[in-house]
Amino acid sequence: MRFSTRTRYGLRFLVRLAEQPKGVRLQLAQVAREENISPGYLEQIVRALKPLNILCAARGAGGGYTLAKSPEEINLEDIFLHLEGEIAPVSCLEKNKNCLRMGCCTTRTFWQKLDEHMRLFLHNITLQQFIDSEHHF
Amino acid sequence: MRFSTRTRYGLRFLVRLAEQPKGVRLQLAQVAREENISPGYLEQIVRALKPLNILCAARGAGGGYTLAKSPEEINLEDIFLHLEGEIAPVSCLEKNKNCLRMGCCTTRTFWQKLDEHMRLFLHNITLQQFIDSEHHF
DNA sequence: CAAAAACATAGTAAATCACTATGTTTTAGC
DNA sequence: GCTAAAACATAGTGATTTACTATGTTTTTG
Repeated sequence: MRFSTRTRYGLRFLVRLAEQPKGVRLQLAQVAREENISPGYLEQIVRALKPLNILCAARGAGGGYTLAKSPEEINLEDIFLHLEGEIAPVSCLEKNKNCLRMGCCTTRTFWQKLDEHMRLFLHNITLQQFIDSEHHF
Repeated sequence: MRFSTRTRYGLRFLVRLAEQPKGVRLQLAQVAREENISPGYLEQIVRALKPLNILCAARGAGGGYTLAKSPEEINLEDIFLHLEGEIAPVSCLEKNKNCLRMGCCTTRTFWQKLDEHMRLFLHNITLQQFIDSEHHF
C-alpha cells in the first residue's frame, strides 16, 4: 500500500500555497525548485487538481497560483481522489467494475470498511492543519 | 493507494483456513481452484507468509495447511506486513531510508499519522472476524 | 516406488510510474 | 505591438513493479 509521488508532490505544492498570506501568488517553477520536484512533472500533477476548483491560476508573465478557498475548507479526501485517481484499496471496489465474486467474497466487506475508514481519516484533515502549529499533527 | 493481489489472495487463503474446524487441513491447489487463483502464484504468496509462523504445513501426499494459531490470535497488520513487504504509505517512512527532507518536510508528520492510523486499524482486526457472524463487519 | 503435495527459483509479458520533450496560449511590461 | 514569462496541454520513454508461468526439488503417503 503506497501513495505515489503524484500525491506526495501535489500535497506539498498545496501546502506551499496554503502557507502563503491570502492573495499572494506562487509560481509553479519556483515551488518546484524549492521542493526539488521536476517542474514538468509538477505541472501534470497540478493539472490533475484543476477539476477540484481549489486553484486560482493567473496566466502570463508574473502569473502564478493561489488557493481558491481558504485552507480549512480543503480536505485531503478530495485532493487524494484527484491525485491518486481513486482511493479504493482494491480494484473490486472501483465503481463501474462489478466484481464477479461480489456475492460470495468473504473479504469484500472488510475492504469496504477499510475504504470507509481511510476516507473518513482523510476527510477530516484540511490543509489548515499543515500550517497551523496549534492543530499540527 | 492500492493493495496488491498478493495481499488479497493471501488474505482469502487464510480466511479459508480459518473457516475450517480446528485441525482440518486444506490443500493449496484446492483453495486455488475454488478461489480462482493461479496455484503457482498462490504458492509464492503462501511462502511469503512462512516467517510469520501462522501456518502449519504437512508435506507429501495428503498434505496441506492448517493455521498454527487460532483465528482470533492472528491480526491483519502482521499479515499485511508480510504480504505487502511494507505498509508504509510513502517511501520516506521506510526504515533504513532516511529522507533528506526529513527535517524540513511539512507533510512528513501527516504521513506518519496516516501510517499509525492504518496499522492500528489493521492490528485490531483478526481472522476470527471474517468467519464470525457476530463480529462480522 | 509412484503419486501427490509442499517447497523453491528464475524468467516474462503487461501495466504502471516518474518523469522528459515539445509544443500552444495567455498576459505583463517595455 | 513585441517579447519574455508563465500557465496549459499532449505524447513519448526508460525503469520499476505486478502478476503471473515454467521448471524444477524435496518430502510423505499408500
